[in-house]
Amino acid sequence: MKKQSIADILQLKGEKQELTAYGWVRTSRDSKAFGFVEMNDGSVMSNLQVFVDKEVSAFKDIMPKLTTGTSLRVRGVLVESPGGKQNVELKASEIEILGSAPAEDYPLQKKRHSLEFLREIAHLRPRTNTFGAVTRVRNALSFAVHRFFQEQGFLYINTPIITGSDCEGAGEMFQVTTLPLDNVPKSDGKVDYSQDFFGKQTSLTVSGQLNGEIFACALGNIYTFGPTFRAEHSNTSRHLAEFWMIEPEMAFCDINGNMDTAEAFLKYIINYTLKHCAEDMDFFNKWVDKGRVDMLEKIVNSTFTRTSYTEAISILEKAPRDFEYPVKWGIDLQSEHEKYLTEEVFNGPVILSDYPRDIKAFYMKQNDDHKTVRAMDVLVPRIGEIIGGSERENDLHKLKARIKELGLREEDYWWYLELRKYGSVPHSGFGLGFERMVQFVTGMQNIRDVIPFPRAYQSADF
RNA sequence: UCCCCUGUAGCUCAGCCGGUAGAGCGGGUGGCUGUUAACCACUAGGUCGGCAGUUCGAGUCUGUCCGGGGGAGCCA
Repeated sequence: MKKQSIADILQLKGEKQELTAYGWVRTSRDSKAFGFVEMNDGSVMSNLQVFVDKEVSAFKDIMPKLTTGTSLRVRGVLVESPGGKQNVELKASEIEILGSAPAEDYPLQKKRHSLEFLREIAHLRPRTNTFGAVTRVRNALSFAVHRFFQEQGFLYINTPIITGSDCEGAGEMFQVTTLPLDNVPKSDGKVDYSQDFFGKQTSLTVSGQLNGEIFACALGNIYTFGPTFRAEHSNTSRHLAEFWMIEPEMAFCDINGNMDTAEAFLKYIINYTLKHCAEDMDFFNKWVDKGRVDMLEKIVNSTFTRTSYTEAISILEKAPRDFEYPVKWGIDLQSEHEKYLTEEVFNGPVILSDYPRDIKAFYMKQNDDHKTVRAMDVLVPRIGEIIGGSERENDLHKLKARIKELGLREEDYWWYLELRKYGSVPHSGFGLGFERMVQFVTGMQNIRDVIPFPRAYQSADF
């Protein structure tokens, strides 16, 4: 017989069927002649209430041992529950303790803990309601990402984690080396990377985009979904040194198609999660951020506002309030500006496009005005920028000129340039930080609480 | 990297003008015949983050180091 999860069991009506449940004690209450144990196995937010009365053999001995955290196998009959808070309960006939959890020092109590405290016990925090819900929502979002792209005919490709190109330019990189750090081989005073594992200097990837373009320019529509590493000394609730990023890349697609995909994509994965994680989402709505579900539903049913960077600047200049960073055309938008636009002006997601070329990456397609590039950012309330993307420069000469202008070395980009030399096509793509998406959906304030094992500056425990 | 806040019992926190510590929860013990943030009674827990200084006397004031949080920058 297949082992039934608590999710399965709670679906059953109380038809007096005999079954066996497995899980960990969340809380127990007892009196002289009976006790209640609530157990959870992570399959759903809800606990299964187990009723233990004195008929159960060794009731007196076992009841005090059923402390929070104890793992159990309970055999019994599933019956309708007389109590008001659950439909069914398991009337135990046999309880086996699989692993005890001494109450004197088990860190998780049947009370709310601060997220900061839970971060210190990351090996136990998955056993809490909050992290169970985060984990299930993260899983649903992850599956929805694949499902959206698969339904749209995108191919999932794996771009390298170790990269030999130092031309990604999206942030500080972690170096990968097997050279002995206490005695680095040198030649002419410089590190001799020819003796390193790959025979050259290598790092962990900061983006799969450039590699993704290779496959888009052969197979049409592709996406990546993999780990990304940035060695920035960022210390915020929105940054990690190791995070997961989704990067679709589409051939024969301009910036408008790019925006269409980004908008449809966000709506799809939000909608999927609302539908498949209703109980978890209720939990976030109630305990983490009231109104979050309404806001998400509104987004699913809305049309994202689209406007240009130039227009956004003009709105900000007219704003009836002062910003810490003064607004003028040409500046990069600050968090405060993005939040003002999305939270106060448009009250929902907004897609800005056509940014000044000087504040954007070299590979973005240059507009005819010679001032702007076809970049687009999707801004959402609370988070700010959640998606950044662009139509890529597909004109070989313009791209070369831009590389030169920025003082980059053409030879570093030889293969990237050849995509434009041979059969170049208009193409576009964007990047979505997966953890920021999980934050946005759950309302969790700190990014370190939406990834199982956060890696950040000066922090890599567990 | 910069700015601000913070560190007191296992957890969450209070502690006023400087006079060597308190609550709730959790734990332990006992009680309770349908509980569900269970309830009632009793009880045990503390080099007040570390180091130095001011002072007759420091949880409280000063310096410094370490940890945590928030914001900024960088970005996803």
